[in-house]
Amino acid sequence: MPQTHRFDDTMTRIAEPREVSADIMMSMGVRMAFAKDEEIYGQDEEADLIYRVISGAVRTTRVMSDGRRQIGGFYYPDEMFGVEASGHHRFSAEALSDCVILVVKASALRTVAGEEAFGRMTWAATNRELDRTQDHLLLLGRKTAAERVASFLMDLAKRRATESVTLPMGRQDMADYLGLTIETVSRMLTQLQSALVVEFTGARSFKISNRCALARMAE
Amino acid sequence: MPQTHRFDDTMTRIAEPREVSADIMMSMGVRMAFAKDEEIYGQDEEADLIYRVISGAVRTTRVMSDGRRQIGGFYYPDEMFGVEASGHHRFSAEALSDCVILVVKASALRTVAGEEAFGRMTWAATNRELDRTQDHLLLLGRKTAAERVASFLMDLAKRRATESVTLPMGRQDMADYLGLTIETVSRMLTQLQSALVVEFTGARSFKISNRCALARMAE
DNA sequence: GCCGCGCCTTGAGGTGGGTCAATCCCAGGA
DNA sequence: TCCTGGGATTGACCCACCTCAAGGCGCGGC
Repeated sequence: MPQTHRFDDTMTRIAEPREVSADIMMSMGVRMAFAKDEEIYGQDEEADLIYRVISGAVRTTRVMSDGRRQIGGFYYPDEMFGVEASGHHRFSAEALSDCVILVVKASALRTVAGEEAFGRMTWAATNRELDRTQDHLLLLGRKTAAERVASFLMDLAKRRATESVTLPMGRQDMADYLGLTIETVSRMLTQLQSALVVEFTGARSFKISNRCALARMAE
Repeated sequence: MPQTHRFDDTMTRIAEPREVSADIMMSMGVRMAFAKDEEIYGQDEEADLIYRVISGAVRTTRVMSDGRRQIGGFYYPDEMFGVEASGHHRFSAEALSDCVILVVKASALRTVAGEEAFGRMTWAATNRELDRTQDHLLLLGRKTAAERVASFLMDLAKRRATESVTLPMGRQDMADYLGLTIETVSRMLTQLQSALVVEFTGARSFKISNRCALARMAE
């Protein structure tokens, strides 16, 4: 697990009307490369940086003293993460795969982009976060293992327009997101396959064979 | 379950430096009384009002099509709820007991209090919300029944300064918050009592006999 | 004081998902 | 091409929590 960051060259992109703040972020940010499983920030660390996935993917996790782990969410290209009003990170963030992350100092961004634009941006990010977390809550509190796995695949498929979907994470990460064990996740996946709802082409990529059935199983 | 709201007289309170926006809210808001179990707003309803508990308590819930229910949170006096950036409520809110709620039109408050103060207030509320929800996530995803119940009692006790704590909700509401059944909650409570960690004086009020032990069990 | 109704507790038994352990599979390296 | 190792699957068994079913008990009404 290498601890070296490569600082990429900063970008060259033209600001568009709607995306001013995102582009200001791009122009102010530093691109950092992280290796798979490398920590981007730690739990309880001070949070004066905000992050945006350029390539690869990220997970946020919280770990209990005895090692039980809960994944809070996964972040894909163009998504922001690490925005905390409380000033400290409530989860840690790690690279799901080798990835490049845009890192910006929040206070600097606030100054340059202006209070208004900065507020809109962090508000949107926080809100999306809350929305997801609340869905996640229902999943963990009240759904069965089969429903959790079906919901997960459905969500993933929704993000990508392609027919074939690649899982950017391993079974352990799925399990820790879904509040299950790796074995149960695996069993539910084979179960979904035997029901002809999804079809796996290798452990990390699948197609939905019967979208309605999957949606029904996700509740 | 009566459907009548009594509109209380609006208040008379003097603005203090730190609490300007809260007081503006008080002065602009209407006090409404809700009976136990009465709905304050419904899931997916449009959200242009914001709410603040004056007396009593509130729960937010999301219900699945087959009736399984997840409680998102409980709100006590002086706490805001129902603040949604997305413009619609993701949970419904119901009175946990007979209660009085201050209701304010968000757009009006924004105008009167000013963008800045309004932003600060909703930001703080949303953030508190996210914070709680994330703790809740770990609880539902990775804690055992005993840990969940211990965490719950601990959290309740933290809010109140008194030695004896009153549970403002019944067992079913606890269960639906903790992702358990009513029977399991009950069993865990008796277990905590036999372990001399807490002592119940009636079903709805308890004292912590051994705070360290309770904290340890809550993880 | 007594009654009755909800809520809560308790018990007995079932089961979904966890645990432990043995393969299996496949991607990457020689 | 074969070898290797780590992730994924599968099986057997177990247990934490759920389900179903009786009571118990406290509180409000009369």
